[in-house]
Amino acid sequence: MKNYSRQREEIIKVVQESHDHKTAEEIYMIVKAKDPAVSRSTVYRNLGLLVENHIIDKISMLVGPDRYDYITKPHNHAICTKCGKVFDFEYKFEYEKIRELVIKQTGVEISNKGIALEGLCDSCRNK
Amino acid sequence: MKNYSRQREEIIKVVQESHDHKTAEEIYMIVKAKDPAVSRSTVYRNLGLLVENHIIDKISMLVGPDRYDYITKPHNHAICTKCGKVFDFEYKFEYEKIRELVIKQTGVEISNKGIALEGLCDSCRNK
DNA sequence: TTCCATGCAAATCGTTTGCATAAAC
DNA sequence: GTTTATGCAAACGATTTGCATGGAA
Repeated sequence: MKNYSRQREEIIKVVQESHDHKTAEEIYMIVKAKDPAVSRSTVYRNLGLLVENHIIDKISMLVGPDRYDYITKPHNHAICTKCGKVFDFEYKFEYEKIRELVIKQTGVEISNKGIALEGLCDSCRNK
Repeated sequence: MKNYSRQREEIIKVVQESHDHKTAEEIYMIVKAKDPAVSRSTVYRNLGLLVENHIIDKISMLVGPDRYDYITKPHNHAICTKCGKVFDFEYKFEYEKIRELVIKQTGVEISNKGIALEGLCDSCRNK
C-alpha cells in the first residue's frame, strides 16, 4: 500500500461503516453507487491489500463468497452455515492457554482475531 | 440419500480413511483411480449430500477449495490461513456455556462440531 | 416401471490476471 | 519521470446445472 487512492479510501470507509459483514460484490455495488467508474478488480485488489495490512479481516464461509470485517478489537464470530450471515459475539476465551496448547499440538500459531463458531441462525432454523 | 450407489460408498470410504482433510478434487482423483468412469459432478454431488446428512463435515478455508472430514466425535480445527492445511486439536471448551451465550447474543444455535481457529502453521511461519 | 443417481459438457460463480492508461509521488 | 493504482476484458479455479442414460427399489 504505497500510494494513496481515492477508491481505496472509499472501500475502507464502506467496510468500516458496515456493521453486517459484506461480500466483495456488495462492497463493489456501494462504492460504484458513489463512483460509477470503479471496477470490480479495484475492489478485489484493495480488499486483498487491506487484509494483508491487517486493516480488515476476511471471513471465509461455508456457503457463498467471502465477507469482510473492519478490525477494531478482537471479537468472535458465529456464522450461519445456511445463509452465511456472520454475527459478532462477546466471550472471554482463555486465549493464552489455547494459543499455547494449539501450537504445541499442531504447530499452528493462532491469530488473536477471535474464534469462529458455526451453526444455524434464528431465521434459518425456523423454516 | 434415497438410493444406494457404489460411487457414493467409495466416496465415503475415501473421506473416512483420510486423516488429512482432502479437497473435492483430491477425493475425485482417488475414487477415479479405482473407478475411472466416475465423474467429478458425482463426487461434488455426493459430498454435498453427505454434508447435509451429517456424515461428513465441510471445512471452508481462507484460501483454496473446501475440504472434507469424516465425522467421528466433536473436535476442533486449527486452520493455516496461508497454506490452508487443517489440523485437529483437543481442548475442552465450555460448550454448554458458550452455546447458551451465543444463542442469546446472536440467535445462532451452534453445532457441536467443535471450534475453528485460524493462524499460521509451522512451515508457513518459517519462510 | 418409477424414481433416483450417474456421466458428460456447458454454465455459473467468485476471483485473479495481463495489459494499456491514469494518477500519485 | 518513475513508480504504483486503475479499468477493462479475458482467464481462471472451484463448483453447479441440464439433460440423456443407466441402475436401484
